[in-house]
Amino acid sequence: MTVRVRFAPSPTGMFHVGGARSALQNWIYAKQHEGAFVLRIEDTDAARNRPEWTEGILAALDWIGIVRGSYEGPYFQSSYDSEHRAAGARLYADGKAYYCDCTRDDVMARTGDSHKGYDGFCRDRGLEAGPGRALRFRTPDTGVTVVRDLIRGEPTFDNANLEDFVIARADGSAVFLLANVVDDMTMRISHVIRAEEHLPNTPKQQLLWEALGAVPPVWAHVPVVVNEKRQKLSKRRDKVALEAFRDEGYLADAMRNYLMLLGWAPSGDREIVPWSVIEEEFRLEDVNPSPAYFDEKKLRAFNGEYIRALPVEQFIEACQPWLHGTATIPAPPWKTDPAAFAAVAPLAQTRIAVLSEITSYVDFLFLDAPEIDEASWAKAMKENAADLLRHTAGAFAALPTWSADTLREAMEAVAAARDLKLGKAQAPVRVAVTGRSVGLPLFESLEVLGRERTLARLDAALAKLTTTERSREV
RNA sequence: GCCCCCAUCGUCUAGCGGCCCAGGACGCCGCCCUUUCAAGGCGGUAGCACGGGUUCGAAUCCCGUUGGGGGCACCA
Repeated sequence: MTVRVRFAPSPTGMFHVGGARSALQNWIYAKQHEGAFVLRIEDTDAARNRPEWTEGILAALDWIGIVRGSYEGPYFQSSYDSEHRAAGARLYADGKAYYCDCTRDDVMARTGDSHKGYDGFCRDRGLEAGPGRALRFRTPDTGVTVVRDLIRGEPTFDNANLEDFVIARADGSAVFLLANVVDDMTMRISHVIRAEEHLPNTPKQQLLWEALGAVPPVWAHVPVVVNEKRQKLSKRRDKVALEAFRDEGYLADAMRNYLMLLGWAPSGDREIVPWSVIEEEFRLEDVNPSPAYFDEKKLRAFNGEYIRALPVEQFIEACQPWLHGTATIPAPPWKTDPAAFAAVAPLAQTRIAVLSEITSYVDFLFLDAPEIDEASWAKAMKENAADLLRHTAGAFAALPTWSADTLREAMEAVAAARDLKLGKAQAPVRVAVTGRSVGLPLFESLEVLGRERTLARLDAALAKLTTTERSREV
C-alpha cells in the first residue's frame, strides 16, 4: 500500500506545539514508508484573509525540519468545494442522506435535552433541497462501527449512539466532517494521523468513507498534549506557539527531539538522540496512548544540552538574532563588537539554557555604562566595598600587562591582604563592572572589556558609593 | 447527561508473564570541583491508583471500582 499521510493545521496566527509534534510524526511515518507527506491548510476565513498566517505555518514547519518543497501542498479545502457538493449530492441521491429543516430549537423542544443530539424527525419526510434545509447523513440504526487505530487498537462505537449528523449546510457547502473526508479521498490519503480529540468524530467519518464507496484510511489517534493541570493545551491559557519558543532561543533540534519524546522513547536508556536515530527508531505503533504533559523545564534542560554541544562558531552564529534583533526579536540597545563577543562566547555557552539569555551575560561589554541591578548592588556594596574597590582599581591600574591571569593575581593580593576569599572580594568589582552579582568569569570578562573601561567603571562605582555613604552620614 | 479514550516516581518514559523488592531522564536535595553563576563528577529522594480474578508466577492478561481526559454545532 502506498502511504500518503496528511497534515492539516488550521491557521490561527500561530503554530501550536501539539501541531508541531503531529507534523513530525506524520513526516516520519511517511518517510519510513517511502510515502508522501501532504500538507493541507484548513480553509478558514483567517487563512484567506491573512495569508501571512499560512506563511507562518510554513516557516514553522521549515524551522523544525519539515522542508518546504519536499512535501505536497499546501492545499486549501476550498479548492475542493465542488467535490464536497458532489459528494453531498451523491449521498442524497443514494438515499444515504436526507434534507432536514429542523432548527436547533425545534430539536431541543422535542427532546428536551441539549445533549441528546438529533432525533431523526426529518428522516422519512422526503424533503427536497431548499432554503433553510441542511443535509443530514442517515446513520445505521443497528450494529457497530469499528475503527482500526494504529495506537488504540479497535475503538468500537454503537451505531445507535450516532446521531444523524449534518454534512452540508443550507447553502450546500460541506461542514468539516464531510469536507475532511472528501479532501482525504481526493488526495488519496491512506493514513490519517491526528490528535485523540478527533477520535469521537472518526466513526462518523468512517461511515462517510464507506457510504461514498471508498475504503477508509488507517487511523492513528495520538494522545493530546496537556498542561500542568492535565488539560489539553490551549492557545488562550498556555504558551503553545512554536514561534514563541523559537524567538526565546530554543534550538530546533532540541525542540523536535523533546516533542518526539512526548509519548515515546528511543531504545536504551537515552533521550537526547540525533534526529537520524529518531527517524529510524520511531514507531507510531509504539506511541504511548495516554496524554503527556508538556514540561518546559525539561525542554530547557534539553536545550541547554544542545547549546553546549554546539561548536563555538555555531553557537556564536546561533546567538546573532538576539544580538541584533530580527523581525520578531527586538534589537538590543547597543552595538555589538563581534570580536569581543567571540572572546566571551565559550564562557557563556555553558551558562545559558535558551539563546535569548545571552544578552544578560554580555550586555556589559556593549553598553557604555553597565546597567546596575539594585539588588546586586545592595548585596555586594557592604562596608568594606569602597576600600576593596579603591585598592583593586589601584592594583589594576599598575598592571604592566592586562590579562585574566594578571588581573586575578592582583585581585588575589588585594583579597589576601584583607584575609578575604577571592570569591568574596571580587563581588563589589563584579557589580561595579557588570552591574550584576552573577555572570561570566570575572577576570576573563575584564580582559575583554579592557583596562580603560574597567578602571572607569570602578571609579564610577566608587564615586556612587562614597556619595551615598556621605548622604547617609548627613 | 450520553459516547469514547486513558491510568508505572511530581513530570516524560523503559517494561509487552518470571531478567523488576521496577531501569533512565527532567525536577528536587546533598557532597565534590570552583573567581560569582553555570557546566561537570558522585550520591540521594520518589512510582506500578484500588479491588477482584486467571496463573506455579502479574507492573505486565481479564473484570469491576475510582480517578483523569476528550468529544457531543448548519465551528474547524
